[in-house]
Amino acid sequence: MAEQSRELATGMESLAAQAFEVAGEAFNLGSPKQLQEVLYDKLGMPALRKTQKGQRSTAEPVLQELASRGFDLPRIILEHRSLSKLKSTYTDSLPAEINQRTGRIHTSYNQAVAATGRLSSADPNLQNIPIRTAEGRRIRQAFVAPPGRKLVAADYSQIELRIMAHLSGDEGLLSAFDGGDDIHRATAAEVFGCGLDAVSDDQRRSAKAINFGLIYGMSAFGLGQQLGVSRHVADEYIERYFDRYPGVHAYMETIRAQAHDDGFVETVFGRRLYLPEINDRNRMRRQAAERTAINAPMQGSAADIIKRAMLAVDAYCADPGVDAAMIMQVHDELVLEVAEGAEDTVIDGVTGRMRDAARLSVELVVDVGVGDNWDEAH
DNA sequence: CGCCCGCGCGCG
DNA sequence: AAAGCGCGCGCGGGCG
Repeated sequence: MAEQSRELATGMESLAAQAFEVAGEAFNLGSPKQLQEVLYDKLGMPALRKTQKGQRSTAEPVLQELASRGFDLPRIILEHRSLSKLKSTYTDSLPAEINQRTGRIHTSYNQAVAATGRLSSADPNLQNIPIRTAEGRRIRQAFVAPPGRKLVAADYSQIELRIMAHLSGDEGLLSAFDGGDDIHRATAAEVFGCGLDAVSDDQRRSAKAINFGLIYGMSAFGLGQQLGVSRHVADEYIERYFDRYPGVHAYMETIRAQAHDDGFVETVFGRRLYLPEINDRNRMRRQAAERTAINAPMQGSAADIIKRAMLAVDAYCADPGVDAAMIMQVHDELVLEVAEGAEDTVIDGVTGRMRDAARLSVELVVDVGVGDNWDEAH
């Protein structure tokens, strides 16, 4: 970690020097205020978005857009940000969290924080360890199994979409999961009207954004932004989607109506999330509550299911014949430390219990990996 | 100096 | 006017 911190620092210095060249002056790249002055006052770039408090935003999507318009500095700032995020949040901080007695990092899981029923992890948060970039994965590689043991990571595949299929009963979605299809590819084939084999990478990417967007209650505007297409085109995607999966459309309408009538929504197991602002006079608050109403049954049911799985897996690990321990939970993933040689048996035991944690009208599928470190186990 | 807020961004 | 759900944390900046 120390070596990585130094590498990140070197990268940040080089980017600061580049910023100096472009801007004609040195400034603190981490200071939004100074960055605003350089970008919008000194270099005269258009302020594309304001923050909640009326400041000219320097958030990632804004800088992305400026970079795509040919400005150099935003790209440098974005690179600097990602390095600085990794350094301050992870490589500088995590070593200080090592417990002197155990030689390990121990997190705390909060059971009564997240409104949807998820666990949250704090002091330190081990549910946001990087994975999406190569640089970030190097941090994940620092989470290692002790000698003679392996890490096993088991995660639910597309659990929220499967719950949507279950809750909506939509024929098309159910049969896509039954057939074991790549769900984003299947969605792309439906929305773009082609065969599964004819789906392009770009179409699959769009379909993935549509699938996630639906879970979050996203609008055509938001989808368009994300995909870099017009609102009109995004609208057509959504229309096609609901045309192909009418059960999903009906479910969205039903859950909205229920939320307005009852003031709460429920998970598959009947756990409630109350929505006090669902009938608010303020439209923005009302719409935010509607998005929560759409998302909460899926996110919340997934949380219920993995908690049930954790009880079963914990009981399994308590068996004296099983040399394994459940050490982390990351929303749809369980991480175990397992004795070398016992991997195959434990993987069977754990994935079986995760699969059986709930009986939905679609199968629950669990992907699993083994390795000497957390990155390898994926 | 400690505390709090807004912003920005890491993860699912 | 706003426009995607749920978290936790580091930083800059302002305050008492």
